[in-house]
Amino acid sequence: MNEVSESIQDYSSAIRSTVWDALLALGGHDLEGPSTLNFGPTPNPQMGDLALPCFVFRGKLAALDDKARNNPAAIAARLAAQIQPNAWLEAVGSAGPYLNLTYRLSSLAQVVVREAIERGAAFGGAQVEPQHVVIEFSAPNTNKPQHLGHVRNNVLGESVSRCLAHWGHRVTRVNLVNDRGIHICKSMLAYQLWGDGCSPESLGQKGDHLVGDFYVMFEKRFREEYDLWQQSADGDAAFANWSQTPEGRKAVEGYEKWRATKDVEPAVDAKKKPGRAPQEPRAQFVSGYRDEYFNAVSPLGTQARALLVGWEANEPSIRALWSQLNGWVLEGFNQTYARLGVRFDKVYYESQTYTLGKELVQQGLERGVFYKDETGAVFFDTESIGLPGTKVVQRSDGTSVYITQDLGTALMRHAELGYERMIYVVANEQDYHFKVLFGVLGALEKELEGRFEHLSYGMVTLPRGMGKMKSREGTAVDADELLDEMKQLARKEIEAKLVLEHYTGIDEVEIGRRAEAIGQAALKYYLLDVSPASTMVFDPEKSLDFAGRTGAYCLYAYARTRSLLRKSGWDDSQRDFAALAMLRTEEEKRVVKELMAFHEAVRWAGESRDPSRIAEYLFNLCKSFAFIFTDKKGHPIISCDDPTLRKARIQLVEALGVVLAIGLDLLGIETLEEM
RNA sequence: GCGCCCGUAGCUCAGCUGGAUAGAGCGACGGACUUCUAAUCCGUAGGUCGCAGGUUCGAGCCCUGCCGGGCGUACCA
Repeated sequence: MNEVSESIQDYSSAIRSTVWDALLALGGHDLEGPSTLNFGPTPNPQMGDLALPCFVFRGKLAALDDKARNNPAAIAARLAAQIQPNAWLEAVGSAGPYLNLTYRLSSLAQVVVREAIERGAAFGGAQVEPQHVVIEFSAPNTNKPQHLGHVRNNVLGESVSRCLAHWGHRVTRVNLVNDRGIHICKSMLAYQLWGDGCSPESLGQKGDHLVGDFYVMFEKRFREEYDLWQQSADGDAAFANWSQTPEGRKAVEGYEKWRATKDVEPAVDAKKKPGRAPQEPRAQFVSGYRDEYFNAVSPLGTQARALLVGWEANEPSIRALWSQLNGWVLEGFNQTYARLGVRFDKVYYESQTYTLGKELVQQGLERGVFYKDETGAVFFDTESIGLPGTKVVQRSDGTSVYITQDLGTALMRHAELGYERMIYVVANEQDYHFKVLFGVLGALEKELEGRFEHLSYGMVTLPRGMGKMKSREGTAVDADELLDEMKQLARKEIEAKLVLEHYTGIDEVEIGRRAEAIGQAALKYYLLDVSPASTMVFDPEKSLDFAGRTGAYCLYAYARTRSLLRKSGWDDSQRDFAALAMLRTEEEKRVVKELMAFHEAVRWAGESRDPSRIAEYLFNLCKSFAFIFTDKKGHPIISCDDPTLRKARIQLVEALGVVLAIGLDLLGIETLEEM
């Protein structure tokens, strides 16, 4: 057989143009071009490998007679008759309105396996014109350790970075550490009041956890203080006051109205639900007044705010305390990042960037992008970007708000890094913020319009009945503890297998290394297997498994490929791509087709910034192979009698290993040679 | 009130620009280790895709309304 193509790309386009030629031969001159042909998979392998729905060609093929021209089934049949099997197509047929094509495995296997082995780690990559993409993720606050939600962010940001880089872009990862503000002052105050000079060393505790404990302590004491105040005469007075405000009046009336009607004639309009019961007015007041109490009344709040003022005024003792606690936290974060394999090219600190954007506001005012009202506050008219209302970009006292520094940071980064795209990996609760931010940036700098992107991901929630994850209340799933637990579970799994012959000679260090890798693989796969936009439920009891569609499953498949290659005594001198023409079973074909699909998986993951495409792909790839490595009778590999077929299968396994290694790396998962 | 997102099997999730009989894992049930690692494989059961209309040759996917849930809607971050 002649060499039909050099690459998977060539192979696919050869098929595409074969079909295109047939369409032209049947008079299809109005059609848009070969690249628009919408091939899809067939429902089952017996029908072929590629299907082309022919509805879209109705009335488009001039060479067909009147009866056939508008009949998709007739069109499919005529197309099938027009296309002859060739070096890359084994069979051409039609079923109803679909044209079905069957790859010739003997040629396809050679092209695909050769490309995977020869390109190695570069396989499936470099598909696009490179752009400089800056991606910001993690962005932690330094008042508490990271929890599961941060882990989703970290793992997602890291994986998207890897996917974009493999796809072909130049990626710069940045972090923006929120190391200043009232939240860190709360931890500082609690440490001052109740810390007794303790340190990570004296307590033998990671610094981020230590500081987080003081944050929780602050919130607890503050809550107690607030509850007491609510029960006091002052609290009653404030409530009475509030009840006279329009807001308070509304709350009281709403509640009274609900009380008056809730027991009366429920049957009259049974279909209409009574609606959710409004909160009792005092409860509404208690939850609504908390911030005002913190700012205006609370002794603890007053002290915390004094720390913030002192910090901004560069008060040496306050700065020293701040540096000390932040240093502890950052040290803790860095350990967690290192453990997760997350890295940044550049780390920004809000303590250094929070003043950015003020001069931008000034410029915007001069250019009429912003306007000032009589109180002195500076506004942006969000109607101009299709959002109702306005957005304050500078307070009436001249201080900046959250969005101000984001504006400044975006432009400063552009000057510094010169990105073509800027992606922010931030949870979807900030969707609105980013809409506004990008709108303002576009209005401010026309040339940057359209370069910004919010990779909005869903929250991680706990199962019904387990409440919400709140670090403030200490109910969050802690990142470090989670990693330890995963490792522990993996270790148990390994220890249960130590009796097997295969494990003789494995030492304690090696067990630990594997347990860590397997635990992390399970966690990362679990988080990345769902698309970023989805809110996901995390059940600590059941979520992290090593069986079925998991990270461990993929690691296991990879370890099997490595084991097969080791035991086969294979080396490069035995290389023989022509042998691949020997592959002929349905299962072998399935593996080859999956290998071929890697390009598309990388493209999808890159284009949509969605690593779940890779996770799904890897599972399908492993599954396509799992039957073969179990089927020792039907698919012997090392023990295959036919030497040429043996070579073919070993090389198929080799190619599989190459792709698995790349794919797992894209998810940030470290592979194991043995499991 | 308004805005955005979501509602698919008991549970957790896929379902690409609308295309053939809606998929996977877990869980349940039944099988497969003298033979390349059983963290595996093979099989069975399980769904009026929230409800009602509409567009289309064709709708889980698009449009409208309704129901249910989440998140926003700060001169907080």
